[in-house]
Parts: sequence; structure tokens; C-alpha cells
Amino acid sequence: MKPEIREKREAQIVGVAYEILERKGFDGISMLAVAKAAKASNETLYRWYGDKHGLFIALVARNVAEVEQHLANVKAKGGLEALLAEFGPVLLGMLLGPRAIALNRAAAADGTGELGKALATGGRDVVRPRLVEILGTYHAEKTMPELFAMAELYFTLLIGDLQIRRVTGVLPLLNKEEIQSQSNTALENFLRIIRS
Amino acid sequence: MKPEIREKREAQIVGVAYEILERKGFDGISMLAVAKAAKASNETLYRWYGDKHGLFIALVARNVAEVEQHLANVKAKGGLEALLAEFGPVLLGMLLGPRAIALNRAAAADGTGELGKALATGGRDVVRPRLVEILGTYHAEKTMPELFAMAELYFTLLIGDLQIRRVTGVLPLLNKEEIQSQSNTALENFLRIIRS
DNA sequence: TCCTAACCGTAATTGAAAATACGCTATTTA
DNA sequence: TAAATAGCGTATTTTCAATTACGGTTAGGA
Repeated sequence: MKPEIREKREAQIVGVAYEILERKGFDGISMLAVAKAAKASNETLYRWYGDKHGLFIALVARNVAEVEQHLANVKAKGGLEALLAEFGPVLLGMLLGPRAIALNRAAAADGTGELGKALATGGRDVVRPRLVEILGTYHAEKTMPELFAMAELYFTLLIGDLQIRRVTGVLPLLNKEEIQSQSNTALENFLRIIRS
Repeated sequence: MKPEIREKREAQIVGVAYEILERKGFDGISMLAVAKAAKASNETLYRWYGDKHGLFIALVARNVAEVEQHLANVKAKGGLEALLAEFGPVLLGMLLGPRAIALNRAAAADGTGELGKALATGGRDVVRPRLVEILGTYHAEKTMPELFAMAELYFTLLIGDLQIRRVTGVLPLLNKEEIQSQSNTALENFLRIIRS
């Protein structure tokens, strides 16, 4: 199979896997179901990804790429406040969306912790440098560890325990207004702290 | 079986289940393993708890009782700050401990969301009133919704995304010093916000 | 005391999904 | 073009844990 075709095929398989994952949840998905829905064979899935674990690693990779792309679209327009006002809802929306939640559930079920690490590496560890960079632009007087701590504080205020509550099924999918509201509150409190 | 004996027997079974859960993790536990370790029979487990789900509900109930008891020991000594300084580490230590994390993993794997609701009802929903009460004592001028919001803010700052990171295996078990440090930071930021 | 129901220990059943195998077709490559 | 390899669709094997069944034993009430 030519590399470019293989590329598209993999993208399609991963896409189908996400569809099933969102529709049936983590316990409702099986390798066979993915294979059938993608009109691929079980054998191919195993040849390409090794095992179920490998398939999920591929899903994470795709998710990471998506997050990076969306955040890249957030351009520096006004000051720090305006920038974070854009940044927050985009990030929060993705972190609480069906895909990220499904992946977090998978990571919770993964005894090895590999999936969790992959998720973190692709999530927080990719976003934080971007955030530190933004903060650094407007707070040149701060040291690196201080910027780091500021970024952590922002994450805490923005995400809080919403993700764990989504993962455990306590919290339903938030709509745009709720995402916006949560982001605003987080930003308010964040600014209040760093300006005091 | 006499009620008091039955009571002790159930407590012992739940205790054994927790042991296995902490040692082997959520995917390593099975009804049969619990039965054998507790020197009980499979049949009895099913008669008493209905199914695996029911057993976990019982585990949650036990966990809740424990949390309540520990928090009840936190007495009002000094002002709000001193009180929260005691309250925080105790609560955080339990929420990030092996048992709570294992239960949250179970809830993540539970498609019905029942376990998650039970956890929330026994966790946050039990602790929040206590917290609102404490806050109300020192901020009599606040309305109920305001106290409510303050409690939520405190939760956010205290727990943040530590629980989801523990559940996904990104974060190891924290030691006393780390718990203490996190609680202190949360308290600092909390006071900074409500006093601004 | 005697009888019934609960309990123990273990075996058997069931069900589901991961992982593998295989015959067939298509595609690559020598 | 012809052999070899990859991929498809389906069937099969494996594995593992939930759940049920059962003979033997014990406790508790009539």
C-alpha cells in the first residue's frame, strides 16, 4: 500500500474508531467492531497497531494533533486578558469534549499507565509551553519557574475537577455558554491572584 | 446469621475487597478473588450484593463513612484560615489516596454512571455542606449562593486536576509534604481571591 | 432436638472480546 | 508477467471473569 494511501486509510480507521467510541463509550468498543465499521480486516488492525492498546495510542496521537492545531489558531490580538479569553474556551472545550473524555476513561482503565502518559504528554505538556510563552510575553519580569507556576494555576482554575467529573459520568457534556462561563470565572480569578 | 455478626462479616468482606483493589488495581479484582480472600463463597457475595456493581456501591458507602468521620474530627480551633489549614490536607489526602482513586477508576469504567453519582453524592455532596457551614460562620454577610460559590472555588483550588491525573496514572501517590504544600498553596490563593 | 435455610468450597456455565488462522482477491515488486 | 506480499471477510481459538449450580456443612428457629 502506497504511503499516501496508507496514511489516508489510517486516518479513516482512527476516525471510525472515534465515532464508535463517542457513540458506544469505552466499554462498547471492540477491535472487531472498528474493523467492520472501517471495512478493514481484523488482521490488518493487528498488523498495523499491534493490539488494542496500540490503536488507542494512535487515537491519542490524532487527538494531540487536533489540539495543537486548534490552539495554534488562537492569535495574539489584544493584551493578556483578551488572549486568555480566547485561549480558555477553546482549550476547555476540547478537554471536556467526548473524545478527550473517552480517552481519559481508556487511560483510567489502562493498568500500565502508558495511555495516561501519552495523553499528558500530548495534552498538558504540549499546552503548557504555549501558555508559558504567552504569559512570558506580558510578564517579562517573571522568572521561568514563576511563569511555570502561573501556568499551573491557570490550568487549575480553568479545568479544576471538571474533567474527573466528566469521566466519572457525574457531569454531562457542557454547552458553549457553560464553557464560556467557566472560562470567564477562571480568568477573573486568575487575574485577581496574579495582580494581588 | 445474626445482624451484628453479619455486620462484621460485611465490613470484613469490604475490607478485603479494598485490599485487593489497592494491590491489584481495578482490572485485577474479581468477585471470585474477593470471595476466596475473605473466605466467603461466591454465592454469598451474589446473594448479599447482587452483582459486582453492588459490591462497589458498598465499597463507596464505606469510603463515604470514612471521609465523614475523618472530617468530623476537624474541630473549629482558630479562625477560618486555621480551620481550612486543617481541613484541606485531610480532605485532599483522602481524595488522592489509593481507595478514592480506585473507586474513581471503577466509576470511569461504569457505563451507567451510577457509581460516579454515588461517589459524588458521598464525596463532594457530603463535604460541601460542611464547608459551606464553615465559611458561613466566618462570612455571615454572604448569601447562600455566594457561600456555595466560595466552596466550589475552594474545591477547585484544592483538588484542581490532581484527581484526574492520579486516575490516569500520570501522577503517583503524593506524600504528606506534597499534600501539605498543595493545600497551603490552595488556601493562599483562596484567601487572596475572597479578600480582594 | 430437628428441620430449614444460609453458607462454604468448588465446579460448571455463559458471554464477550482479544487475538489468531485461513481462503480468497488485489496490489506491489522483481 | 509471475511470485510474493498485503489486505479483506469470516471463522476459530483463547482467555478471562461474571454468574450460576450443587453437594456438603453449619447455624438458628420451631
